[in-house]
Amino acid sequence: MPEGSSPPMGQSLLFLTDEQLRKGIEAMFFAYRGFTADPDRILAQKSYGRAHHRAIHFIHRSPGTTVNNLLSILGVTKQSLNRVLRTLIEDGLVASTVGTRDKRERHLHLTETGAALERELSDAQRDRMRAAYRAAGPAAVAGFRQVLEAMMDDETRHHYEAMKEKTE
Amino acid sequence: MPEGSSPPMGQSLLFLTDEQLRKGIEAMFFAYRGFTADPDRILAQKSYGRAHHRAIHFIHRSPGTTVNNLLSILGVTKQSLNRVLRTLIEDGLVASTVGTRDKRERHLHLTETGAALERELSDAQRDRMRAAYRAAGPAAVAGFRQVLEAMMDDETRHHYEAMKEKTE
DNA sequence: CTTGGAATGTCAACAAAGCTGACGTATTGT
DNA sequence: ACAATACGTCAGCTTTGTTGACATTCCAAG
Repeated sequence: MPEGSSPPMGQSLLFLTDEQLRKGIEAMFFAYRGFTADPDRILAQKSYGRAHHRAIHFIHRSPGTTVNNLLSILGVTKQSLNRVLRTLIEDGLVASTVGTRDKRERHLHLTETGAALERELSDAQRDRMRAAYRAAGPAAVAGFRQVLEAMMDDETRHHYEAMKEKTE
Repeated sequence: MPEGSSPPMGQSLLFLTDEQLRKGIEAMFFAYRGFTADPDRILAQKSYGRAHHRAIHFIHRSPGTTVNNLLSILGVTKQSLNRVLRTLIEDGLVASTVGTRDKRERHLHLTETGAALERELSDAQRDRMRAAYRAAGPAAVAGFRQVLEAMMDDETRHHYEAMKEKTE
């Protein structure tokens, strides 16, 4: 493993060793499993998948969002999103209404049923997140968020920042 | 971060509000995309996928590991892993040798070619992780790891801890 | 020693969810 | 009038997960 910074590194750079970075990578991998585990269990019972969860989550966050906007947030193709969206609309979890200003657009909202599922899913996911936050403490949480934000692609971070500001 | 000066709840619990938890959830979602983006690009060129990356990573970490052991680390079915493993073996990236003590087992090692790909992938992933770590600083990194560890399932954390101790 | 069950790994077939490409329709804006 | 945009859909392919069936190997009870 050829690594540039070998000899006289300051103590403060210890966290940049390949070993430390590898641990971070593995932590990210294993933690993401836990992160999705609880919603996945709920979704499996209702024969939905993670893709449905993501759509529901962001429609809840941005009620009235258009298909195109959702597309760029989720980073998938419209064909892929459409399949998921179609089943959610058929099952009555999502309402799609023609735009008033621009009739080409479809505005997406959660129905009562959709909102109920959203709550069930995010409650489960928040419970785990809350437990992790509580165990780690406020300082750790601040660091957690900082590192995650620094890890995003620039374009992705743009979406994240936009969502972030929406409710504060 | 212009937040948190208003609510009437104890300052120390501010990080446990639903709003904060939701931000953490979205940060996790968006950051994971960045986390896998660079390896994904490399893998796509060679017509491999994320599953191949994971197998290669953990075979590199635990040379001589058995299929069963790899299975429990990755958390997939043996049939799913087998498909990935078969192409890696056919392509000469992984060597599978029959166990000496127990001939039912197969011991897995990376070949030279396999090790080369592993280096390419983990270099790319480490580069991004390093940039994120550097931007966030050592204290944030410690918090990042703490929260991730607290987020894991118990069984998963067991695997993580085992890997962690392996090289320190 | 034999034999039946458990463990390990392989093959086959199917499902979820991503992708590309092509095309149709309605609407907008130049 | 016409090009561009937003959306939906069909067809087909890939990756990666799943279950079910099966071969091989080991071990322990009879």
